[in-house]
Amino acid sequence: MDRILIIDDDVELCSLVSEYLLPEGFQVEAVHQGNRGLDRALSGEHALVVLDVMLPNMNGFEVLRRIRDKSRVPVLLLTARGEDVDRIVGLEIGADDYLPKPFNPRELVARIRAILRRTRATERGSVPPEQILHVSDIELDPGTRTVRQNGKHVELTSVEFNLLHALLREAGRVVPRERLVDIVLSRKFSPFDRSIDMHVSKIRKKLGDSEGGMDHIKTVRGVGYIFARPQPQADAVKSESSRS
Amino acid sequence: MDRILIIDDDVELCSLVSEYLLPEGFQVEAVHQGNRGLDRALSGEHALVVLDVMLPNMNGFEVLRRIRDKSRVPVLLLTARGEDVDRIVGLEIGADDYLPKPFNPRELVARIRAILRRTRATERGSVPPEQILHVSDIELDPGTRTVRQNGKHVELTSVEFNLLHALLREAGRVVPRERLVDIVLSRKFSPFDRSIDMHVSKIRKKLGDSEGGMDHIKTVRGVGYIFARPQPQADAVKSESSRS
DNA sequence: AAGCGGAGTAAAGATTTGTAAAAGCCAGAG
DNA sequence: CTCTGGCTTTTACAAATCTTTACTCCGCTT
Repeated sequence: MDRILIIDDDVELCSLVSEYLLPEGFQVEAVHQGNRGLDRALSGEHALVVLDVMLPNMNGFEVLRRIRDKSRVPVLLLTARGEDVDRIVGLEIGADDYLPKPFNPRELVARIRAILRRTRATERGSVPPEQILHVSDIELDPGTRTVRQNGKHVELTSVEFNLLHALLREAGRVVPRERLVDIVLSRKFSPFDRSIDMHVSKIRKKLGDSEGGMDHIKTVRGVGYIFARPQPQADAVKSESSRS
Repeated sequence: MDRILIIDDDVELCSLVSEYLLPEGFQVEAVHQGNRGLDRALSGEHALVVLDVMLPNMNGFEVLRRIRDKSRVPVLLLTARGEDVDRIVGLEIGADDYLPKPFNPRELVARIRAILRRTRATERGSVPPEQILHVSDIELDPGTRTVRQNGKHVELTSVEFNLLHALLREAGRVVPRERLVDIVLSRKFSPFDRSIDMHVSKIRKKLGDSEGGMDHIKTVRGVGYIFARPQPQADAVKSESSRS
């Protein structure tokens, strides 16, 4: 049910942990690189992240800090050094718990459960569940990360989904490229970054034209993109007279 | 968490308001000049703007109008005169609420919270504002960035659309070139900039003449352009039944 | 009526966007 | 460790769109 993300360069350790977690009813995704892990952690697809502080690419603390810039997903830190310093630093940047290596996999499972229990409790009240978005003939469900068009499933990649989600959340308004790059790709926009354009192109191809024979996603030259939101369109044309 | 921008020349009042807002968990930025305030308001850094209508430099209404040309950031208007006129004018230009001076700071906080709650709600996917504009035989829908003439789709480019939008929003009033360049092209007007003329030309070609055999968009020599509004008539102008 | 500066617009020139294809990345499978 | 397949990013060039140029024409002033 719950998806767990493991960010650790030790491939074997990842499989080991997976073996313990799978029978416990978790789905597991392993990533062995810091930056890649950051992306995945921000995807919102996971109930919890297990993060090693010693990573080849980007320091684990740095990853955690960046995760916390954007997300409150629970994070359990793993570290080889059993020093309290790490513990304190980690918890201060916003980790939810800490486990020194080497550890007993059972303990990891126990701690994961504990964190989930804890965060579940607080989340229930404060954070409303993300709602399904319906716009035009498109239906996007953040909970299952699926998209349907006229009820028919449309297969999107992770970035495509995030991009469509970002546009849909603001359907009917122009979303600047800069913001799309920030939200979808978690990085700063640089003037020759054509990635978003590329993904828009892909999405357009997958969604095809809307009813009116025009693209769902329109380009606003020099600014960004907009997902066309057809007006609720009550038939009466209330022009300019009645006023309160 | 939320950043609030206060635009008011009364420095003391600004500190007072800050004192009330800070403990409530808002960040506060105060600016005491209209044009400077406009800049800041357009920065996109604030969750809400508190704007005094009586400002030394630029009239508060003017500031609001200019903010609305480019942004939908929530604005709460402050005014010394408790007249309803102000209220109506203010809300019509697009203020989200209004508070007459002198006011109780607690009430200000309450209203700010109310506005934020309201705008948050709509941001979460329900219904966005931005209305379809109907003028003469033209219909412009900002939500889909489409234009129809007598119900028939007219294909416009990005800039053409923005330009028509700007003219339509102020249909019946002359819009100076300078402002068009600012709103539509997001840059300062320089005396030999003929871009707007060019785009007007294109739009005219695409829209053709209106019923009366004259251009929808008229030139006001030495000033700018105006989108001709048929008549401040109360009733619908949908059918072209004889009307002298 | 002639002159002047603003406005219309075709066409050339400059930018921005669409998109196919190549290159890069990375987790998972031999 | 290498190979593989799915994704993402970059590259490259064509197409679309915007700006500037360069007239021509028009309206107002003298």
